[in-house]
Amino acid sequence: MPLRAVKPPADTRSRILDAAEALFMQHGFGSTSMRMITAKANVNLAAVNYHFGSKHALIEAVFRRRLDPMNAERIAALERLENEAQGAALAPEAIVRAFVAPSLRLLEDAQGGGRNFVRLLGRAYTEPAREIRHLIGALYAPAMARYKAAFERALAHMPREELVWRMHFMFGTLAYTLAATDTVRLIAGCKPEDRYNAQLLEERLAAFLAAGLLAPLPRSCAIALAA
Amino acid sequence: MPLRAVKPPADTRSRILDAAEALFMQHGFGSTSMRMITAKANVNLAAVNYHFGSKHALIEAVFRRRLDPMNAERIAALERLENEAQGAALAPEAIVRAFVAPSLRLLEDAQGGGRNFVRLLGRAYTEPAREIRHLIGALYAPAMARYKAAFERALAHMPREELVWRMHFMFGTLAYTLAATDTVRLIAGCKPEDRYNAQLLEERLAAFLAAGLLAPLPRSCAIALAA
DNA sequence: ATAGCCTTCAAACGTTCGTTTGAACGCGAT
DNA sequence: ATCGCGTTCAAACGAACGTTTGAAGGCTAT
Repeated sequence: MPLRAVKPPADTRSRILDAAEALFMQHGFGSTSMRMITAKANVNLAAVNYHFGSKHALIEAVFRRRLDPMNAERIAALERLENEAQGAALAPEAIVRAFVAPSLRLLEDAQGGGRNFVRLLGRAYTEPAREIRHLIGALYAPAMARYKAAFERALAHMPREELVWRMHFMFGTLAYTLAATDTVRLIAGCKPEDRYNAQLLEERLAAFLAAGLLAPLPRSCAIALAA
Repeated sequence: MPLRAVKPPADTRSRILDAAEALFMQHGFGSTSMRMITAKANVNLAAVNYHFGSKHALIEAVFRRRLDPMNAERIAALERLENEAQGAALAPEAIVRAFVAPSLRLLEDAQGGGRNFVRLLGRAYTEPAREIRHLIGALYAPAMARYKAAFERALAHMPREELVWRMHFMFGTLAYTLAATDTVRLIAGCKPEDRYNAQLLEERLAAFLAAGLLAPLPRSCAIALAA
């Protein structure tokens, strides 16, 4: 038996973050206690308050650790697209792919906890606790502004209000897909080995969302425009 | 001062259900205490356990009260469509409308608590607690089976697996739209008076979802078919 | 060695949780 | 009138909650 394990024990902070991430995903924020977290992380009960200050601050840290890099990736992917296009309009589907890909890639990382996080994130969009929703909103804001501008340019003909709704629908589809990937069984029939296949999922999501974004304007909207 | 108020006080059971519905929506299940519920309902603390047995049974009752009628409406609407069509294939958009309309109608009922419920429902799809997800799944099962069959007939050319995913996306969009109607402000720009307009929302959702359902098959899916 | 600082620890803090209890109440049937 | 039954009530139960405390370790720099 080696003195050092193959995977050396991470420091207390990281172990707490990993344990919290997994437990928050499994039980939700309110139903996950400090004692559950510290037990799973194999640290003392007081460690959370020592390193993070409070339970709420821990929740915030769990999100920040992964969400900031993820949104940076999103912005970088969008800028890459815009540079390649050299001023030409982007295809809506390409923008969709740039947005969804970073989160889908995390879905494949089951061992490192990425999947836990991304499913947790999907649920956080509809969190009851106001502070958490505001936190998510704030962390998303920079990427959101960039993508909104990109869609406005790519879909220049579309009324702004309609575009806002369609982006809303798009985020909903993504959030739900991330959060509830095991509920697909409700309607049954998905091959288990494909359930977390990011490439396949990106194809499917991009096809669905791009078509939805480009759908003909609904009647009442056309009426409103004529008035 | 009349002896009986204009709106007579409902019986204890209903008062508890109404209060619980509103509080669950506002704070989530885990963070809503029996004392909060009984205080809002103006009943004794022990009343919940007397009338429902436990907190969990109360949660179940909150869902059953509205979900059973709602899904009955959905099935009735679908049968009406099928009778009118007299054996001809249904338009996918018509099926979508039949499914989403009952929940959107509840969204307009702010005073009666329908809006509370439907937003709560949207969140319940991704509930952490396994028992609640299973309950929702069980309550939805009959309607789900009918609509799955209807889509399979309306989209006969589509591979079953692709259809399952697209239905999944569709439920996600609806759930998110119901649960997070105030998050639209993240991307800003929606007229407040239209936010809960069921007719407008149905037009928008139907256009978006029907287009998504009918989207061209993604590449990898076509490849899989060829193999 | 020892002083200083960051970290960990067991124990306890006061509060709130879901649930239970047994007495009191209201009221139609006997 | 009184019995029985469904309901409401104040009070209390033990357990679990997030957080705090003060002492004990473990380390580097002096």
